[in-house]
Amino acid sequence: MRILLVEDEPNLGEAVREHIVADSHAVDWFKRIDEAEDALATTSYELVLLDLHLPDGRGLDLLKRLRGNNDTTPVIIITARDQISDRIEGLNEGADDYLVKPFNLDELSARVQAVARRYSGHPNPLFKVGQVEINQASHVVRVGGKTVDLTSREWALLDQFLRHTQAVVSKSQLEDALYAFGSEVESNTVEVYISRLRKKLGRDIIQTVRGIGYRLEG
Amino acid sequence: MRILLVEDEPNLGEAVREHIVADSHAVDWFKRIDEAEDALATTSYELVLLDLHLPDGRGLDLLKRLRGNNDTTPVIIITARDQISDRIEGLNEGADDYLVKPFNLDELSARVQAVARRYSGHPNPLFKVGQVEINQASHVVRVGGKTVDLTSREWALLDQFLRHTQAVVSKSQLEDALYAFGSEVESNTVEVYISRLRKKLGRDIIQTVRGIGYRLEG
DNA sequence: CGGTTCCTGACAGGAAGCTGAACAAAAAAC
DNA sequence: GTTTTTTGTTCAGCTTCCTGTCAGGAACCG
Repeated sequence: MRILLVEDEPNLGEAVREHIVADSHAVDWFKRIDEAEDALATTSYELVLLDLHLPDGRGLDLLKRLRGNNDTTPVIIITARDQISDRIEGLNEGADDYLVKPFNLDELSARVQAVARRYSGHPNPLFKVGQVEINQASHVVRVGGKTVDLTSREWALLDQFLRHTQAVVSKSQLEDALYAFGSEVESNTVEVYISRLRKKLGRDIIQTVRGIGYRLEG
Repeated sequence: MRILLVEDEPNLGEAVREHIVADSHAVDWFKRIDEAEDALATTSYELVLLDLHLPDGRGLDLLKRLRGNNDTTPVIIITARDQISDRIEGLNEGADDYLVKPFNLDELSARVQAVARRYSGHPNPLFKVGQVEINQASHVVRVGGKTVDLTSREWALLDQFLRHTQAVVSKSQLEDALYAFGSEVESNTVEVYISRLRKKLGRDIIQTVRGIGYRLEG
């Protein structure tokens, strides 16, 4: 999921961001309402985590404007314990849930996951090449609908390709992806893993560029 | 909504009843567990407000029996401030939310409304994999129709999987589910619990992804 | 054709994972 | 308060299969 986090406290924001990223979600974090609204205007989010007390205005106003635009993106409100009236108003304005500070990060995960489930129908950003579907965040690869397991090294290689779609990736770049910096390898390991990936994903997914490297078909 | 209120303090009960009625909900108010269970057996409620401290037993037992019967009716727990362990146990038993006495009546309204919203249109979040049925809300797992008991750790692991359906869950994520954040564990506990879950749920439900983690079949 | 680059099956060795059993700790029953 | 039962953790030996290497052959290019 792509999640918009609006929170001005650095420590809390960072903790939340890390925890959500660990759950394989993408997080954009802003500390001001105007920044958040810019982001909302240009990007499509599947969930908004909204602190109500922000330096440049009330989070509730953002929520109101959002709903006023007929935008039904799920919103979870974050409030301090003493802002009960805000919380109630938030729910009335169309928030989906709320969390009271200080909250347990697992609690947050659970709520986020609940929202994700409720609105799932549009799962994670999916990378598609022909028959092959790659979900980078959740480590799932499907070929013709069937899930394919990759070993960690195979993942490391494929991941490197996903970071450079459309570009030719050199052999040494791929080597760096396979091995921690410095560890010497004296063999054609990269070629071997390319071969193994091709066997699992299909012959045409990875193209050889002689003398330079490889490229993901797309 | 039709709401069952189980609360033995006359003043509080009356206040809650009036407030909820004012929100256009129907309330049945009982002061004893046995009365409440009679009511539950004969009437269908959409929400239960449950005080944990009652003259004829623990409210938690009512909750347990309810969930044991595979009843997923939302339950909001009402506790005194010092009964924290009860609250945690309540959430573990499948309660949906809790209120700490003394609470603001508007707060109560908000929670009631949130629960109503959350469960409208999504009656029983049932997860099914082959022979295995998992009811995340009520913590009930059935294999081939037979209810299977999981220990708390086993459930914690399984729950972590349910939060990441379709995704590969890393060992460290699972470790975080088993142990409070930070406490380092130097052993194969995760593997042991995976082993035990497989024994209870069937061999094929959890798949190993070597070097990366595990995945729920589905 | 000759030289170079790349592909891929096979294989040994070892790392990662599995699980029965033993022990410790906690909870429940008495 | 003591015993019994359940639950949680550790360990060791076993199994699985990942991984780096090599070698023979295929593809490419001048």
